[in-house]
Amino acid sequence: MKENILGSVNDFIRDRVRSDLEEGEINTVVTRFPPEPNGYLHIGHAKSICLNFGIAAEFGGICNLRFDDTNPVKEDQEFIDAIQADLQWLSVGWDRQAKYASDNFEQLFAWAKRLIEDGKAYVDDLTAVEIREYRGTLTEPGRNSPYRDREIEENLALFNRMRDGDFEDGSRVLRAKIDMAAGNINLRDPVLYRIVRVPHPRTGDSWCIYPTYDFAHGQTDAIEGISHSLCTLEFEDHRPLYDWLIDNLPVTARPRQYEFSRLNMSYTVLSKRRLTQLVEEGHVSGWDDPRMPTISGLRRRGVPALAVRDFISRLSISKSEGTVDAAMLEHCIRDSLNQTSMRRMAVLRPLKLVIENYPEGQVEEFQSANNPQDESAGTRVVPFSREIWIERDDFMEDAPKKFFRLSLGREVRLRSAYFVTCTEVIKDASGEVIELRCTYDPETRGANAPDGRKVKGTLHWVSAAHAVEAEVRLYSPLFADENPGAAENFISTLRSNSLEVLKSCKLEPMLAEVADGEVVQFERLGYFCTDPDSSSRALVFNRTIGLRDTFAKAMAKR
RNA sequence: UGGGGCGUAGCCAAGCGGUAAGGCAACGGGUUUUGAUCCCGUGAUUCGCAGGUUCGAUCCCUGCCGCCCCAGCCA
Repeated sequence: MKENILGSVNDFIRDRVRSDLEEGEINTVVTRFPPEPNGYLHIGHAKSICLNFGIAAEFGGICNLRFDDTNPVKEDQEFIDAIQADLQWLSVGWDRQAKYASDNFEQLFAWAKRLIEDGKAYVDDLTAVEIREYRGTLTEPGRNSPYRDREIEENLALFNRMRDGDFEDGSRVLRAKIDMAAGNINLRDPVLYRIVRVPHPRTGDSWCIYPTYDFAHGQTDAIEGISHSLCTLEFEDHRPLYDWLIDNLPVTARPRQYEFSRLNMSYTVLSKRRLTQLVEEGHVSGWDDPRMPTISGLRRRGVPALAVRDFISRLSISKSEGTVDAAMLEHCIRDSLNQTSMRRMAVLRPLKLVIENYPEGQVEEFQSANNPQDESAGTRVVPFSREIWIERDDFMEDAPKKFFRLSLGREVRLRSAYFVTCTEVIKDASGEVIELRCTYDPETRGANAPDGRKVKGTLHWVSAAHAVEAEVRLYSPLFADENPGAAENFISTLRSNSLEVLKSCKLEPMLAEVADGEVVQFERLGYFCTDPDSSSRALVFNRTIGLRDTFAKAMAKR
């Protein structure tokens, strides 16, 4: 793990920040994380969050959380609340009050009028369709709107009446007067204000006109004294407009925009549009479904915030677009959990094992390490008795030599308990194995043979008489495609079995009392945490991630 | 055919004219009361391609090729 838990140590943006500081271009670093509250945060946002908060922390500056709430038709208080909860959970040092673009609606309105007064903006009566037609195409220049040369006084009067609600939604817009022939389409008289009669989560009904992103963003940056306005590559084309507005308005700060590539990850989608579709069409249980790449989904699944930050820190900021292997995130999750998780035993697909030479009714208590990685974690007591549950996968008839687990006549270690040898396999009428009979070697108490003989396999187990039952939910990737976003219809690449629910799993007694938010390791299986659906009467565990399984991988290769 | 970007191992990348870091993945081997963890080892005569400048180029220049973004009153 790198020293810097918020982001990479070096990249072209930090280089720039450093030189701006050294050359006196700026005195203080001020960044911002500017989500639009129209969805939940996902792992891609974490990249931007760690970048912005990380840079502020590294250079002794500050970073604002600012909601880009300029389009009430898509935005909602639910998202504002969720975003703040996620940001808090991520623990990136956000400790200030959230800011809102809407805090500045009055100032923005005044600046729009200033543009009109300077002859740099005008009210256009063209319809949306006409505006598009007049805009031209990628290869042909646009044409000036017939309303482009209105008198300043008329523009001012019209714009005031727009605000006063004298006109229908969509009937008029305010546009910047730049250049309809510009190669950059963003400069072909971009719309600055539109009429939308939709109540705003913050300002309610006080406005019926709202500034566009282009008009609000840079100016809000200036108001907040942002020194480095960091955004993703698709805004590169907007930078000339960002600069034009800053240059043509009496702002007191000179923010600069820098663009970096957004995060893409294999086997998932990271666009708000697609994630929203998954939620709205019910393909997942909600934004916090543990299969979702959302921050709330990862959290519910048991992924530590530290693992998310570590993942981002290994990414590195650049301008080339690529897709990060999901295995990178998985590695960070395992790495983080391996160091901190308590070890426990749980049997997911139980098979009864009866130890014939073990006294009926006898119970022994074994001490088992809580975490072999960390001796200070201590030990816990695990009850053992004549009848235990083992994993069905840990028994195989006609097992090949490479199979180190149980088979008729073979001896294995029961973790922390004894060596047992399988003496009989009991099947039902259909031939399915329903029970194993074994003998144990009393000399191997503590799971070590005094004669020094070795066994290749160590099995986890749960005493049948002491087992706690639980439901366990296993998650695997939502998509079958490595790049579902590239599919014609990404919904069609959804896997049908990304959630597997196992009932009646057998857990060691300690697992009845796992704290909310704690992630434990079920030995040999993976990391698990309780789901919010869980209660003391009906335990429900989520598998955060499985342990690496080179044996399964080798088997799959055959 | 307009404008803006990007091209270094399977993936993410460092490199800023002096002779190719690191991480993930993969593959070997060792340790192991988790087939986990941990440890050790294995990769680019080459940086999209072709020219040019230079004693010397992944880094500079030119020309190609490939990929991404832009024609919302979304952000």
